[in-house]
Amino acid sequence: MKAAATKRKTAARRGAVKGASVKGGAKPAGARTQRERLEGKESAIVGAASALFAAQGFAKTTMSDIAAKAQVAEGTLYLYFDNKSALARAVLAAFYERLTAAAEAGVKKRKTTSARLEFLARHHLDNIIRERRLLELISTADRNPETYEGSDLYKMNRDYVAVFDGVLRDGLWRGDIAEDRPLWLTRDIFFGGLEYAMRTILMKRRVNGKDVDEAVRGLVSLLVAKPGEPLRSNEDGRSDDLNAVAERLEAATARLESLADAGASNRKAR
Amino acid sequence: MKAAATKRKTAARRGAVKGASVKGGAKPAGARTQRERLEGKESAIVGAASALFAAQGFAKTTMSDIAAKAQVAEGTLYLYFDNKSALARAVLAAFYERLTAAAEAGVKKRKTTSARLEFLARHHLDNIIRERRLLELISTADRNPETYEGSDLYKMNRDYVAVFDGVLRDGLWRGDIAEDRPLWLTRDIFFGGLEYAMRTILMKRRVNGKDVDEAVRGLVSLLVAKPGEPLRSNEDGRSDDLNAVAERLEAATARLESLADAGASNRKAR
DNA sequence: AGTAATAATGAATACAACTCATTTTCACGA
DNA sequence: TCGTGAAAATGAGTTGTATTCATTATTACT
Repeated sequence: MKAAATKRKTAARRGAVKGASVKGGAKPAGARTQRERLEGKESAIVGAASALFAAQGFAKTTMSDIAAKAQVAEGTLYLYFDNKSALARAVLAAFYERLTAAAEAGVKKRKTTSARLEFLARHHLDNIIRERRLLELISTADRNPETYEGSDLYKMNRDYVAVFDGVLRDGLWRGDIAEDRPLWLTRDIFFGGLEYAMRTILMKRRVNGKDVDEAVRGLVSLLVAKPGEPLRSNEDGRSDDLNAVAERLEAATARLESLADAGASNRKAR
Repeated sequence: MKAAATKRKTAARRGAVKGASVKGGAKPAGARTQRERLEGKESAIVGAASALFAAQGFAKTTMSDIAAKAQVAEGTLYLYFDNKSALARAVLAAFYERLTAAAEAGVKKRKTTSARLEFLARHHLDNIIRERRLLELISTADRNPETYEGSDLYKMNRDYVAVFDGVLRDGLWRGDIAEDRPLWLTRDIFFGGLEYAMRTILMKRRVNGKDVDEAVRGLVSLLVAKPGEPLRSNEDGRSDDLNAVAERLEAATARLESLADAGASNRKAR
């Protein structure tokens, strides 16, 4: 009985999304155009849902709204997604995907740690302000550890965050960032700070570019400033303290070299 | 017609919560015990809702669950609260109230800025971990600026945050904290960082005191450290790490020099 | 005790997510 | 080109839950 009740939807879903082999069918199916049509329909649904969620929020958007906008029947939605929250997760995943692509491109263009972080901060803040209602989908999605890990959403989120992590690790390596806290915490401060800043900024009726600037700069300068090493270092990018040590090293080396030379010439002269 | 349709619930509500004068009634009403009974019922409802939301989350808690737990009929809930989200807001407001009382007491006991901030951070983090599901109520509550300002929830949240603001302003005044960003941003970094840290900590199956410690200390030291003036510095203002390196360099140099000297004297002796 | 107003009730309503028996479309082979 | 069986799509029906409202119970006051 249970076996018989296996959802038909999985067939449609699998076929469309994963392109897995057809279940009972005799043919592996060339299904090229078919497949494309299905994928098209899936992204039409995600697109419609995305637009509606962004405009009205999760709670006020009904499945029949989405079906109407996507030009499919209500039942069809359930062939592609298990339920409303699964659809919300797909919308979020797509959102993260867009974010990640832009983030990677922007980082590649910039060379210094603080330029990269400022870019990431501004990019993130701009986007969560613009699509603020999509953020609320995150709390809608169940964060049940069991279910969450391994989900599409988790993967996409991970990829997005990886861009930040890469920048940060590189910054640590270069010595632009203090090592006195774990990376995860810095990441949480960064994204958490931006999300809360978004709320504050939105609370002031009109979104103000000035506020965004302040938030971005303030946050980045906080993270980049290395305790004991002021943010603005001298031209060769090293702090005064480090320079002092380097100078002492060079002086010592020079002394040794002069000794060695003396020894060598002595020996040679012999 | 419209006037006639004015909700009866407002009467109960007003009477219970605000103690406003009875509408058409002849007497202002001494209603002492009556009032108390109503307030008792209201807090029973909020308490039941709070427990259920905390245990199962907003979505999975039904109004009839709440009514059963509070020992009232379902309809009664609507005499006290307009709808489910209004009830959620009341629960949140009560949560903030508890948080605020403890926060104020704890701050009063501590004298230094960083001790106060550490206390606040740990207090906040502990509580949002313990009552994590109540946090999700925040996104449930509509943040519509019009409605939100002036709401009970807004007021309670404001009072809670004021404790942090007070500590921070005092710290600025004392010079314990850099002035290079607006207060609102520091506040957002603090609370946003803690909320995200909570998520990370919960993701690791078992909540670990070590992680909480790391988060609290890391966050506070970040905020308290004044750029250019490390939190922990020795008297000449250089970091311990750097000094250690310098010392090792000098020791090495000294060893080489003594060798060189020995060589030189050897040679000389010859 | 009588009574008018308030408070409480729970059966009825409304609405939205989700299901499933039926119909339509499609890919393929004769 | 047509026939066929499987995949895909449909939308009327089911289910569950928030919210309403006509009715009943309780209260404060005379």
